[in-house]
Amino acid sequence: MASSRRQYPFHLIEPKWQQTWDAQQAFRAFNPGEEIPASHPFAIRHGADSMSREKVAGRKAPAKYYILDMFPYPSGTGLHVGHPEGYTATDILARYRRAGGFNVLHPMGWDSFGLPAEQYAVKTGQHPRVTTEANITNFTRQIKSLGFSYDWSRELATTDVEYFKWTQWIFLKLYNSYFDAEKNCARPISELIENRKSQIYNESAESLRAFVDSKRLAYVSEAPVNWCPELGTVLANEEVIDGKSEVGGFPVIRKPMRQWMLRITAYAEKLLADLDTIDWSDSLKEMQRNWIGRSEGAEVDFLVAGSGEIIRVFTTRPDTLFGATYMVLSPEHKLVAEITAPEQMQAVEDYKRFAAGKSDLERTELAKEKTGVFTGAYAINPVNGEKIQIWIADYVLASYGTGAIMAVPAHDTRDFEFAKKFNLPILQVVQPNDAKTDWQNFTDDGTAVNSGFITGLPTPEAKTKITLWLEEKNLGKKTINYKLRDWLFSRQRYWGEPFPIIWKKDAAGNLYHEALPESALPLLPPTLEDYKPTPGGEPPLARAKDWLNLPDGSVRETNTMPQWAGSCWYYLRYTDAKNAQSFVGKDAENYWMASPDSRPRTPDPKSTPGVDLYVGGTEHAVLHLLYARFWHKVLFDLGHVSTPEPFYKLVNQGLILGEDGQKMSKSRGNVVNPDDVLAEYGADAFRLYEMFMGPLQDTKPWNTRGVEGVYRFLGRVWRLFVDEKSETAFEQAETTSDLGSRRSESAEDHAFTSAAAELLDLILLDGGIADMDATPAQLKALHACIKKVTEDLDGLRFNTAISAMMVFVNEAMTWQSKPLSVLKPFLQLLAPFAPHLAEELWARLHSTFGQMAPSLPYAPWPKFDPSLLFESEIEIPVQVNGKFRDVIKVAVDADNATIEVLAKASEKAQPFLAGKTIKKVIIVPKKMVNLIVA
RNA sequence: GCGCGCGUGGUGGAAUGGCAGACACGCCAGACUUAGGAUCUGGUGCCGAAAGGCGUGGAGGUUCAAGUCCUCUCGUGCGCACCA
Repeated sequence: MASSRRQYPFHLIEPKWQQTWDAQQAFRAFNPGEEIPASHPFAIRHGADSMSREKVAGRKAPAKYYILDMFPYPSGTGLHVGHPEGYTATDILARYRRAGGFNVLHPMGWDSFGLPAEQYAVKTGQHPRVTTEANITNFTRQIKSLGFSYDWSRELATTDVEYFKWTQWIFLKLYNSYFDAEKNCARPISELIENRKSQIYNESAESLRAFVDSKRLAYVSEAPVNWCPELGTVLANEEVIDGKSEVGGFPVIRKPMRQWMLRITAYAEKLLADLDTIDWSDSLKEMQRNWIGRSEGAEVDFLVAGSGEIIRVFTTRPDTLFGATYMVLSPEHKLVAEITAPEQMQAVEDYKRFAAGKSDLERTELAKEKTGVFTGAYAINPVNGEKIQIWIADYVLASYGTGAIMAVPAHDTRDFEFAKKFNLPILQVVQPNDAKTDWQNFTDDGTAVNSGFITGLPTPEAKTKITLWLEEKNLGKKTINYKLRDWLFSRQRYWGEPFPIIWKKDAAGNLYHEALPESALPLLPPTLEDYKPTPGGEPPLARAKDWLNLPDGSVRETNTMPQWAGSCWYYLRYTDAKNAQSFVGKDAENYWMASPDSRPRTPDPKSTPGVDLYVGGTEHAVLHLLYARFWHKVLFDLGHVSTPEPFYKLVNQGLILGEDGQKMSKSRGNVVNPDDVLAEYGADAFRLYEMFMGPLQDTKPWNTRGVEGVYRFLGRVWRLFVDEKSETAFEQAETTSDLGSRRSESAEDHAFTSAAAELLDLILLDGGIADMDATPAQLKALHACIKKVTEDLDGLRFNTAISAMMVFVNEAMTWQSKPLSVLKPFLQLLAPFAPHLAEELWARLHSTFGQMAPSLPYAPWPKFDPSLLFESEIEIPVQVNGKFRDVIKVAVDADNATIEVLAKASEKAQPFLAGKTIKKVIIVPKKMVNLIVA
């Protein structure tokens, strides 16, 4: 507890205003067609009918501003100081936009499916829902105590039945769609079936099903997956870091399993191209581009000598084809067994076992040393008919390209290392343009040599020419490859959305899947006693036999969806959170996601609005943000949403480190708990400090001393407004009550707040405050502050905006008389940052002067008047030979001749001018003057 | 290895190519005070008594003028990593 005196009674002020905002639903956002209570401050500013359908359709309704935080996973440990950093930034902007006349959508919710609650359930048997709800309650209390202006009427949790019903519904859309390569978009599966039926007459049901199932955006695959024994589930590639699980750091092994996949690769090109239309940081876009990993090249067919087999390779350097001196297949390549010579069979089998036994981690760690064996088979190089050896090696990945390569050791580092180790021939086919550079292991562009018909061509032309040649001879073709893999979408867990899928057997006894109808949604998970996987290794859902087995003999899918599913579309649900008929209403979605406003959009002025600003951590750079974009694009193709991109502008808030400059962690003991900071300094100081620390995007260390600094600033604001003597009286009265020692536990603590209000009434305004004309100096201080704060808010420069307010207050503290007309706009500037204190002083200011206080959050944002900042006389620096020497005062409109005369006469410049000739004078009007002497 | 970002006082950080260090922390001195870990006033990049000199990781360059632009280099953080 604070041992020093409070700077101001934030402990009474903050609960009071939080309760007021709650009571009047001050931050509720209104949808098109929604009736607005006449007493609501939004109605008072914009009119009760301002959101009528007619006005929205006619673009007469207030412009929308959708500002979103990445919703948190409600963990058992509660909020840490990193969470509120982004939340504070978005709250300040939400309040600023509200004051600017926008209809602001600023919601909050919970990404509440997830592993920790399930692991707790496995240990204790407590249903994850119970754990989750308790955690949500705690998070809600913490978030509300910070005074954020969320529209809580739109709160959602991904674990809500009414929410995941629609997550399942979207899954059905994916299941029942395919990607039409010609139209370059997703289409309903029914169209595919129609086409197929018109082309193939009398196809068997089994054959048609197999065809259709192979085209769905959600499909079943039998491929090897990342299995984590410790977590008892498979993981997506993105969730595996260096061969270990991202969560927990447990070993991950490759294991073939039947899994649900989402065909995100179909969208690789769109996901890549549309990055250019959105305003994200370059580094983030780059991460997504890297992840998608587009590379242009060619596929080339090599004939296996003495057999009819063809090995297809992918290369980005077809121009080096003449230098291909051997080939490598991945150990898993399907032709390995067929082509291997009898005498090499044993060695190849041994190597395959060796490679398969390696975990992903070992593969990465052992990457330094190349391994492989000769198959005994030869291929024919299609350009020159050379016979070259075929090897297998695990430096060639089965999962990329065709799983086979042509090796050009002269111009590829990996092939070079391999050839060196195994004494394979190295043939130069590219000449570096710089003659001094060694051609061995030269991988850049140069000029083709020893390359038949492309010899002499620069690399780019050589590529084009040889690719055309290959296409003519039907030996290969231009190809684009992506690193991006399809999204592994199933998990062997309990606490996730069940798949609305059942399994049946056809006449031949083969299993096939079928989707439940939409009317069967939501599909609830069964109640379990035990949340562990079954002894047979089946997912926990398989334990519920009566849920699992249906009367007609079919069986439910026992996998559940990954945590990412719920976060793929929550931003859409917020626009119409209570809709029971649809995942989101058309009008609401269209208004919040697609209605344009006048603010400039930087990458592309015509880019779609989407969420206007999305703030969250970098940890979601490739996972959530790529998945959500993918779902959004599918929904867009199918006509369910209005824009191709979900998030127009995205900002990653920087990490907050502990006071020791290390990442905060329990083990280091450097975790700062917001509850403690709030108890000692209040929410406003906490918010202000989080923003004052430095630029939002930067990583920066926490420093409690710094909190004290902004806390003192708020204390100065308080003392700028209140009468000191009355404050003493207030403090004495407070000591005799019990309110000094306790803090309101919740915004519903009415007894506390009404007693607090009574106490606060003892505080009077400073006698210097009056309804009087402001002096020019006062107006100038105010308008300089308005200008700076407004511009900085537009540029998300919260730290410098706060510093501008400090400058203003430091000056205002010296004023004897304080005009209302200056203090009120200042409070408006302060309000987004420190809303509780601003509200309290705003109310007091108006009541003291017998005025009705307009709602502060909806009071129009002050405009700065440039004429008030006009200076008739300015100081400009005088330089001699570029070095600063003196300052001269000149009229703002002084001509160059006058400036030159004054500069030459300036006192401190004299010693540097004495005895020298002035050769040149450079004058930048209103900026500086530079005297060049010999 | 590749890609991206960042290097400014004791600290967090400010600076459309034009007076480097706004604002804040810390520190020093003073005022008020029974007291100060409250508040207020002044000071505070480094060297120097001063005049002045030197200063934005380092080295070059462009410019009348560079923390800012260019080249190289070192350090650091993040991301990717046998992706053919």
